[in-house]
Parts: sequence; C-alpha cells; structure tokens
Amino acid sequence: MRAQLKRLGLSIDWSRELATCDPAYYGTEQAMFLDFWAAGLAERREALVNWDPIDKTVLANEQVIDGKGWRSGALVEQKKLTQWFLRITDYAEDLLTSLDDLKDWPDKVRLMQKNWIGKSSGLHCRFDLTEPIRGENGNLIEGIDIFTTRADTLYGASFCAIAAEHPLAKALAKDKNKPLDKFLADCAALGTSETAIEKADKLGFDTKLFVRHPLDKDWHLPVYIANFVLMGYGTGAIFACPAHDQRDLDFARKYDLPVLPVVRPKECGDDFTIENTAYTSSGGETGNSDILFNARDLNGLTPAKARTKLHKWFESEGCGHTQTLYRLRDWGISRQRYWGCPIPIIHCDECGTVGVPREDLPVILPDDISFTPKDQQAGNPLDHHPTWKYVACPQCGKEARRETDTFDTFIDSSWYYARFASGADDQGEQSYWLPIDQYIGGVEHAILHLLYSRFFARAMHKTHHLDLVEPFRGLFTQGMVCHETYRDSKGGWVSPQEVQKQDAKQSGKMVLIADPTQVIKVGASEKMSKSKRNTIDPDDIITRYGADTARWFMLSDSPPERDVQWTQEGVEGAWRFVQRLWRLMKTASANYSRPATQNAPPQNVASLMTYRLSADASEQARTLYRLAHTAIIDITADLEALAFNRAVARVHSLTNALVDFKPQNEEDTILHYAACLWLTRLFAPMMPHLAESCWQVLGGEGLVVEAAWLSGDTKALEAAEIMLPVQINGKKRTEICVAADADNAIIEAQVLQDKKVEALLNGQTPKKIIIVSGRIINLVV
RNA sequence: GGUCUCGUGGUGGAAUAGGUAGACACAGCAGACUUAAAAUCUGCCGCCGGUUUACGGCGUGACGGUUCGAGUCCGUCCGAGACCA
Repeated sequence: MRAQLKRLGLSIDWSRELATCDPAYYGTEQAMFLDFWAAGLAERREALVNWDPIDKTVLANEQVIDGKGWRSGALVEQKKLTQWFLRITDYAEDLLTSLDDLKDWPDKVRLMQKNWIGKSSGLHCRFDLTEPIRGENGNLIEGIDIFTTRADTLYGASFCAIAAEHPLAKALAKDKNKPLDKFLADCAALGTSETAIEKADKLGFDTKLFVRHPLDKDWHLPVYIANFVLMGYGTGAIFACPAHDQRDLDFARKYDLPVLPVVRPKECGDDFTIENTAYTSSGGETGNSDILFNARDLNGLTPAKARTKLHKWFESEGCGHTQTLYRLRDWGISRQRYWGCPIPIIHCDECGTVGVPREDLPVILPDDISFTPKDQQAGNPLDHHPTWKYVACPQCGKEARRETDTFDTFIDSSWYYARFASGADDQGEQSYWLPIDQYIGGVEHAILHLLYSRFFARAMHKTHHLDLVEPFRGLFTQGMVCHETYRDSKGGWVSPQEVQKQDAKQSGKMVLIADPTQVIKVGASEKMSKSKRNTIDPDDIITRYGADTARWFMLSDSPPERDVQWTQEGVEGAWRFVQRLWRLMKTASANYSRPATQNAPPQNVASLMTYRLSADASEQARTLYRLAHTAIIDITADLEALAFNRAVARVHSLTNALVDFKPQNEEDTILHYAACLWLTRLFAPMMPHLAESCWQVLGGEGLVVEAAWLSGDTKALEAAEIMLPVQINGKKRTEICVAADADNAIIEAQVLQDKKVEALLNGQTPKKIIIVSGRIINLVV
C-alpha cells in the first residue's frame, strides 16, 4: 500500500506515518483514557449487549443477522454485561448545535449527524396504576412514567406498553409465571438493534394490570409488555395511540384494542377513520393543516397548540414536565477481541477498579496468544492467556487481574489526526496544522468515525490534550472506484484481467481470453471487492500506463463526490491524451528554437509565464490568448472547488486549440510556446510527472511545481464585439453581433434592423423586448 | 412509513446568478495515411421530418404551474439512492 501510494506520486509527508498498533501510539491512547476516566468522561456500568453464546463475544448490532451471530449462527441473546462507556451523551447538545458552524461540511452529513443525535422534545408524565404492586426489591410501584412527543394524541390513548426490562415487568416476573418467562426470553433473543426490533412481529403480553388516564382518572387503560418498546430510550414505557403511530396500530390490530383517531386533516369531516395506516403527519412543529377532534376540550386546536396547552397543564398540575431527549447513546467501547488497545485497568478484590499507573504504560498486548485453543474455548484470547492478566494491584500490592477487554478500534481513529498534526516530537505543531482544513473520506463514515472524532476532540480538550473542539473544518466525501462485474457460464466471478471484448465485427461481446467461445455475462458496476473479483491492481496500471495516466483517468470524468467507473477504454483514453500532450510540447519546443524565430526578442521562461499579447497580434493569436486566459481563470476556480473533472475538460480544450494552432509569424510562435508553458503549469497538479518532463523539454527553470501559479489576464477576455442569442417568444432563433459597450437602445435598434430577425418577425411588431446585458435578447410578439 | 438527495444522448458527465441544453471525454460510424495492423489525422454523432442543403418540429423521468424565458423555481406523481423509523 505504501509503495503504491508513493508510485502514484501523492504528496504525503511520510515522516509522520504512524500505526495505531504501535505501543507508542496506543500508550498515549491509554493515558488519555485514564484522563477521561478521571474527568468523568469514561465509566464502567452494566448494559444490555448482543451476546453470542458460542463465540462468547459481544457483537455489534450490525453483526447480528436475523437474530443470529454472523459467524457462529448462534441465537444471539441480550445479556447484561459490565462494560466501559465514553459519555458522548454529555456532549449531545454541543455536538448538535456546533453542526451549524461546520459550513464547509456537506449538508447531507450534517443532517445525518443531526438525525443520529436525534434531539426530541416531549412530555414526561405518569399513568397511575389502579392498584400499586410490589417491585422486585419490595418497593412499591405506583405508576408508569412515560415520555411522548405526541401529547396531543393523549385522548387517543388505547393502552400502555412497557419494555421487557422495565421494573414493572420484572416485578411480575418474580412470581413464577411460565407464559411470561417465555415471552421475556423471546424478547431477550431478539437482539438490541432497532432494525431487528422494527422488522420483528409486534408481540405483546397482557399484564392484566390497568392504569388511569392522566386526563381522566376514571378512564382505565390495559398495560402490555411489548417487544417493540426499548428500555434504553426514554422511560422504557409508552402510552400507545394506535391511530397516530404505525407500530401502535399494528399492535392494536393484533390484540384487538381500540383505535380512536383524534387528529384529522382540516378538510376531512369528523367521520375520519383509520384503517391499516396510522395518520402520523402532525409530529413536527408544523402540521397546521391538521386539527384535533374526538378530543374533548382540545377539539379544534392544531396539534402543535394542543401540545403546548397540555405541557402547560401538566406542569401547572405538577404531574409532568417538558423533557428533551436524545437518541444518541453512550459509546460502548469494550471489545472481547485481541486486536485492539488493552484497556489500562486492573481489577482488585480489595481496591476495586484501579487505573494502571502512568509509569507502567503502555500496557502491551502479549505476542504469544492462541486464537483457537485446543480446548475449543472460544472468546477473548487475552482472557485465556496463561499469565498476562495476573498482576499485583498497584494500590495494595495484592493479587489482581488486568481488564482483558480491549478498546473499540474506532477509538484509534478518533484522534490520529492530532498525532499526525503534532509530529513525532509531540510539541508545538498542533496549533499550526489544526483544525484540518480539508478532510476527505467516504460518506460511510458520516456518523461513526466523524461523530466519534468530534466527541473525542471535545474530550481531549477537556483533559488538556488539545486546544480545539472541532477537528475538521472542511469535509469532502469522495466516491468509490467501481468496476463492472463479470461471470462465466457457471455463474462464477471472473476478473477483468481474464476477459476481453471481441471486435464489434465478430460479436462485440465480452469473452474469456483463455477460451473466446465462452461468452461472459457483464454485470452492474460495483465497488471494487475481492469477493466479486472486479478489482484492478494499481501496480499493473502504473507499470503499463504510468502513474499520471491513472491519476488523470480517476479525475477526468466523474465529479469526485461520485463513484468512478473504472473502464479499460477510459484508461486508454487517458493514456492517449498523455501522448498527445507530449507530442504537442515537443513540437512547440522545436518550433520555438527554429532559426526562423531566432530574431525574436530574448525571452526567458520566467518572463513568458506573465507574457502579455501585443496590440497588433494576429487574429488567431488573439483568439488563442483569450482561450488560454479563460482556461487559467476557470481551472484555478475549478481546482479551488475540487471540480477536477471540469478542470480536466478545460485542459483538453486548451490542448486541442494548441494542437490545431499553426504559428504564422514570430509572435504566434512565442505565444504558442508561452501557452504550452501555461498549460504545463495548469495540469501539473494532476499529472506531476508528465508536467516535469514537459517543463524540461520546454526549457523551464527548476521544477514546474515550484513555479508560481498563473494569474488570468481578465482584460483579454473583454472583446470589442459580442454575439448575443436572439429569442422570439423564448425560443432561440438567431444571434446578432453587437458592440460590447452598446446600451439597450442601440441593441434594440440593431436587432430590429437585422435581416434575419425581420424575416422571422414576418411583419409583426414586438410587444416587448427584453435585453439581459451580455446574455440574451428576447422579443415577445 | 417519514426526511433528504438525485433522475440530462448509446456511456461518464458539462451548463456561474432563471438566460444559446448536451461543453469535454468514452464508445460508435465514415474517410485519409499504411502492403497490413496499431498509432495518428479529418469528418459525422440527442430524436423525428426534410430536396440530407438552407431549415423546421420535438427534447433534460411524467403531468401541471409561475415567468418574456425553466434542466434550474413551485405542486402532484413515478423511479433510484442515502439516512431515520
């Protein structure tokens, strides 16, 4: 990888290269973690996780497929484990509001983070049980606390639902109850991911308990335990309004519970009913086209107004309050894997959880571990290691055990930018380099890496490791490199190296090189991956065509935020263009040094970089000059905007003009030569190796990358006459040539005198003439 | 289901601020050069008419709207993708 990047000629400062598996790197990480812990940003607590009982490891939500471990196929359980967490939720509000300041981030990514943080404001209130019951610990449970963003639908309440982990559910479970135990076990087997819960059948268990409606104490609602209610969000309990929430509706239909709509569109009558789709349109701040009905004292209000009224009422009655909730969860960072940074903690029976003393850092991963122990014991290799985890407690000196979990590897990538920026000696450079001006990455990191890094910067700031809180000032999300996929007649994947396109005169089809009778099925272009064998080895391309061809091709067609389709034809096109440029430069250089121009005024290359055309230059010279300066101005702007594909198109255009240009006199020759120097400067950022060779052949001094960037001669772009398109009733019919400084009256007179226009008007007088200066003329008839 | 983004030739894509749609390239077709091929060069290349020339009609997912003028703005729908549920 390193060799390939070097061959491509990327400007990377390799002296700053780092590896996150280097103990020097993760040792700093361990020290920071201890600082976070001391500052209350890290904590150890029990949490529900996906547990694979065969591999004996925690699984991330995305590693649970259909309730089974992606690797072992075992039914995943929800298990309560003691885990380390970073308190990212402390910064939920800050991470959200600061998004507004990240002006050079794509809106898309900011929106994704906003949704992920998921701030919502709602009502916290209580539904009292008709008969209080004893909890697991003997305490009295008098009611169910709920959180809702839709207080306006309270009169449409049909039942209450609590999570399987809710204290009330546990209270019921303590009296042995077989159907309930089975139900709770099923819930535990479902996994913790939202998608799993969303896709699962809505299942409920009737507790036979009842609660009183807070707005009408005589109104009793049944209480269910439901698998779609999450203990981790809000209070772990909801009131259900099936008419206005799809999940509640699915549940109500299944268990035959009442569905009473209380919100309807203004234009519908009071006979508005709900079939199988909940009416959910009034959730936001807007929704003013809706109105409440079937809602007693709230009838006629808009949902937003009804919410305000109810929130006020609950607060004045002292039985509820407005609450802000975030969807964002704390970041669980414990992993039962060998590949990761050891968590620098020692567990002592006497002293509890003790940090590894600074002087003992880094805690280094052992080399002698076994991944598949003979006794078939799966799980964490660090835990099985015969000696590693046994240490003396740093406080009391008694026998103690190391924490055998390692950090989520996302931690490693959450602060590497700071390590790059501070260099090897750790001093002074941070404030020069940070924040990062332009960060580039795939959009797949929009939430995970980019949110973790933003949090980490804040945590590092709080613990005095960093003097800023936003690490990335500008963000650009680039596309992937894709390639067509190929399959043989048996359906097996075939690599691009093994196929070729037959001549159109034969079949034009893709066939196997080894056996041209075998036709290959061409599939969709997809992200390059080894499994689909649609990868191209950069080394092959560089060896065959050179690094610049590869660079040029990648920049040429697609805008960088989109995927690039890698095609053989495209690469060859880029390669032909490299040859074309090279031929042009050789010709220009030869022309310039021909005896015919020996009498030209002495020009060195440096002065030609700012060459300005003389007043009596030829027509074709003036045209070329204008074209070249348009290119300078446009390409400068394109590169600034990362619009490389547009810059490439303009380099093509200028090259075509230079190839076509046949110098007729001395100034023509000088200009042509100068324009070749300019062109070389312009494409140098994209094809640096070729540019240096061209620069050399043209007799440039030093390196072209070190030559000053060009400044466009804006005056050259001002022409004496301009062509204006003429529209009649908005359709382009012809164009006329007018003086650049002509005012509207002159243009109007001129356009009406124009023979073509006269013919097109066919005797009619325009009702109105619209002239947009420098742009267009429109005659309305 | 909700929110957001995007739909332009055979293909990748241009089109600043509502002002000449299709720049630039890939593929294709025809020709020149060549013993031949490759390379190179020249011409054509949105669709439909037309005396294949001058030109005319249609055309940016579909249908409407605003405007002198809409790929661009607004509405509805269809399709794709992302995120959320």
